Amino acid sequence: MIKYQQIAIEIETYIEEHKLQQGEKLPVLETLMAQFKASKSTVTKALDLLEKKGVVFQVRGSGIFVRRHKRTGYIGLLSNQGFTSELEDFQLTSEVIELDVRKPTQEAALNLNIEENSDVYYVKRVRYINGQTLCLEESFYNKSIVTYLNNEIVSQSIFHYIKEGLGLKIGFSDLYLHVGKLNEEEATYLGLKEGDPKLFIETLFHLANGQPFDFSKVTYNYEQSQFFLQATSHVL
Amino acid sequence: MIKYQQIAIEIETYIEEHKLQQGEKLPVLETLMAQFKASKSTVTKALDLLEKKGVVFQVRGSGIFVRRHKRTGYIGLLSNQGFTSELEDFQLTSEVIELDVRKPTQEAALNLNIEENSDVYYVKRVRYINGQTLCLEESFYNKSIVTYLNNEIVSQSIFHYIKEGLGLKIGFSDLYLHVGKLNEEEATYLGLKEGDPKLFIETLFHLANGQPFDFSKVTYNYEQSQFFLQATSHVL
DNA sequence: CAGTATAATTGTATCGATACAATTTATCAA
DNA sequence: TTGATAAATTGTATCGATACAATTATACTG
Repeated sequence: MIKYQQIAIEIETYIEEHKLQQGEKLPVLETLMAQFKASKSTVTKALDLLEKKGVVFQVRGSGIFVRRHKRTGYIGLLSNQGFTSELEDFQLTSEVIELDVRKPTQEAALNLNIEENSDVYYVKRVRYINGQTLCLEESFYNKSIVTYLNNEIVSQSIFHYIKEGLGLKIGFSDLYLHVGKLNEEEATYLGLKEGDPKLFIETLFHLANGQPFDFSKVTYNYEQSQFFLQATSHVL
Repeated sequence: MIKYQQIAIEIETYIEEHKLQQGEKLPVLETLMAQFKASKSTVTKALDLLEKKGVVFQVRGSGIFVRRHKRTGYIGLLSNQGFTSELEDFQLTSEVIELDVRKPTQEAALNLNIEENSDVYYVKRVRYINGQTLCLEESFYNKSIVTYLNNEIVSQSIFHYIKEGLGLKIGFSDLYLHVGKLNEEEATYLGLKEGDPKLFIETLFHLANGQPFDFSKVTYNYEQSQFFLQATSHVL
């Protein structure tokens, strides 16, 4: 493990264990440098990482403080690692509706930046949280990257498999959110009524090298749709 | 202006002017160092900033590449600077419904971390985009921080005034998203029907020193609610 | 005691140097 | 031509040093 990541993890653990609340102060830089036997640059890098994650904020001349959002039961929108890792505290299960290799739709091909005659894994599943329907998901995986999927993998955590099983590094993703009304099919799968509200999110996931590998379209059950999100001003 | 921010701006401008597309390669670090007469650390810092903003991504051993999302007409969710700066390309106007100094609701007091008998500015307005209703907004500003507001400011950009007029530095914010159905009042203001879908976002804005100064509750017109969002994996 | 000037604290910006890891390109053998 | 191996390219991690800016604490003054 890289040093500054290790430091970040230890600081985060420290915050957890000491149950520090929003605004509480961490030891000053000098102390952290000594404690972790690292240079100022390295500790700063760890802190910048934690700041990006929304765990701390730094105030020049004052100190390093814990950043906490107050509410529980909200799903973080920015995890980018799939929901399974995000929702460890919840009971998350999946029912696989479809799983096959096929040709992509024009839309999927365009997003994945592949030819329409190349192969994709198509996955359709309903996901449940604490026994309630959470969402209906349709995903297209570029088969030349995600070379193999089966029912077992798909009914558990696809992203865990992609990272650990295939050894791929996930980079960034673009999310597009819409609000609308459920059509009949969606309503049926989610156990709601046609015309009920829906949150619809299309996501294009990329590897660390910039290749898009997964285009997914997810329709959320509005009753379970509580998301949170931490923003930071980038100045410019 | 600080050097690495200046470099970031210039790189971004370069990308704009040359209309670089997703995946196109920028000059290598060495070149940028020479071009901007800056050390490797400084250029790297500028690039990290742009990466955080979702403008580029870096691949070790390979290069620095432009990151672009494809779709237009979507509102960025993470700007954190208010919508006015975000939506420069659109015609954005506001109709002020209410503006006064009052005592906060229990909820607002809790979020702003103030006593219930202290003063807040209360602002209620409907915002229009290209002549259509975009959202209904209710905001509570901690009056001991945002010391003055008037109708003119509120009908334009409150955040611009806070930054430029009051000289305050905006730090981070927490967003909580819900999907639901419009009640009668909301429907009326937005020109929609009761029971129609809504996206409801509560945001708690903080200064750079961590003080919360604005708690706002916004109900979006689902017909205009197209948001996008760029995520990056923080590894840990 | 209030207000202000000064000093100490504490994070931020910048430089530059060294070593390293991932990727890409070049080389060469089969 | 293919495929492995070596070399070159290019970003990342880490150290450490200097100067600086914002905040907070202290001392001083009236």
